Amino acid sequence: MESRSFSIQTLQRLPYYLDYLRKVETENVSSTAVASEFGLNEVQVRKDLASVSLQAGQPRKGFATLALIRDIEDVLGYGHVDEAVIVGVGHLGTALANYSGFENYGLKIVAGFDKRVKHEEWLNDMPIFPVDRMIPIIRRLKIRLAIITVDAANAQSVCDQLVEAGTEAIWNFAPLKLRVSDDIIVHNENMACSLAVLSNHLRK
Amino acid sequence: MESRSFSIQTLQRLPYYLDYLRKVETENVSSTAVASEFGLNEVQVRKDLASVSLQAGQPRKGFATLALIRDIEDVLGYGHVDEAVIVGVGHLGTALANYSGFENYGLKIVAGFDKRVKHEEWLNDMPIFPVDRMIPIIRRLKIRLAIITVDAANAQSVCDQLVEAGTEAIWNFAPLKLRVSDDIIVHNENMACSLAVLSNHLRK
DNA sequence: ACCATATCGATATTATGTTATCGATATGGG
DNA sequence: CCCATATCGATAACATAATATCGATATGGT
Repeated sequence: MESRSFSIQTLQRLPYYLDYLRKVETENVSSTAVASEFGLNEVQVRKDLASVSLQAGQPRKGFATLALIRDIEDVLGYGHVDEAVIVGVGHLGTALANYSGFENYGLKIVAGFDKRVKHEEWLNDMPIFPVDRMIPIIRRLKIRLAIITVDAANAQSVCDQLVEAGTEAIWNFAPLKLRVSDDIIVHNENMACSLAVLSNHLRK
Repeated sequence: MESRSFSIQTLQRLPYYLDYLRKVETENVSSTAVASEFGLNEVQVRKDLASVSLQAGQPRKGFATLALIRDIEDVLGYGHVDEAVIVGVGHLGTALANYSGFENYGLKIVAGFDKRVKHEEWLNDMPIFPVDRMIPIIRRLKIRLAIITVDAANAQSVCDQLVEAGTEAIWNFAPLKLRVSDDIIVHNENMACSLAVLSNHLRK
């Protein structure tokens, strides 16, 4: 398998492009059009599209819309659905579990774990288990992606258990920086970080 | 007022530093210590700290912990509380509204708006108003920061109304890129973008 | 009192990401 | 049939951020 690689920034722009491409109804799409839709630089978009597209763009026409959609979906892994679990089924965990949009992104949340749960419960059609059953269940389901929505005090310990159970990627909503070995990828969705930028802006 | 400016990356690291500094009990803290706590580069941390600190660090000792805490809080605007509103009180909006942690970050959510609400309702001690009362209420309260948790279809229209009402910063959880004039700052907390990085990683 | 060293600030280097430029090419209009 | 032009790919210039290096300095240990 030829392993192309993409910058984080590019990867983060792809979902926007995909969204637009799915709406557009023309056979071809130009970098110019995409760029102006999102207020981005034309060259940047062209580089992004060229880097994911298997077939070259054509002068004066642009890229073939359908092929491009397929290529982006492929890079993002949509279509091949990943199964994930949520640890910490409080307000935020519930909100995420209920968020139906994830299936559009190739993500299916198949189970939840919560320390307050003593016996298996159900949230809509998703089972919630006690935390102490986490490791065996994740192992059995071969879960590779986990979402952490527990509080800061418990997040690191949960994270360690997830890694022990074989999880490869972690999406962390707890307000702290998780420490993991280099082969595990962690994405921190720390609200304090986002707020820092906005808050500092208002201070001026 | 001397208007120092900080890179977004630095601003996003500051909350982590702050968290650590508050826990530490020594009179001084070195960049080295902070860096090793978070697995960051020592020089990077030193540059960050030097850029926010009003007084210089001392060789062999580091920075004065308390002064540093104060300086970071100042840059982040904690202490001076900002009032914010939430538009879209669904699962996610409720989760955010209930999240008590924001007060630690100088953010107080004072009202919500939702299109399904016809007459004023209460969520704990926060009032929820119909969307059509949004503009006058935001004007009256002089709200500068708004959180958008409506669906993608309505987000741009909500955003336009917020700007019209005088909002200066927007924290957007809807999965699309909002178009605003340059003087408004938007932070997109697009789940699809975060997921893109993780998902691509698992594909390899 | 002096030396070893932790830490600092400053500067230089490297890496990454964005924007500008330019020649090539294919399409549509005169 | 040819020219004007939209778009491409490639390369170059620029911007920003991360890391490495180095001399200066103050502290603690001998």
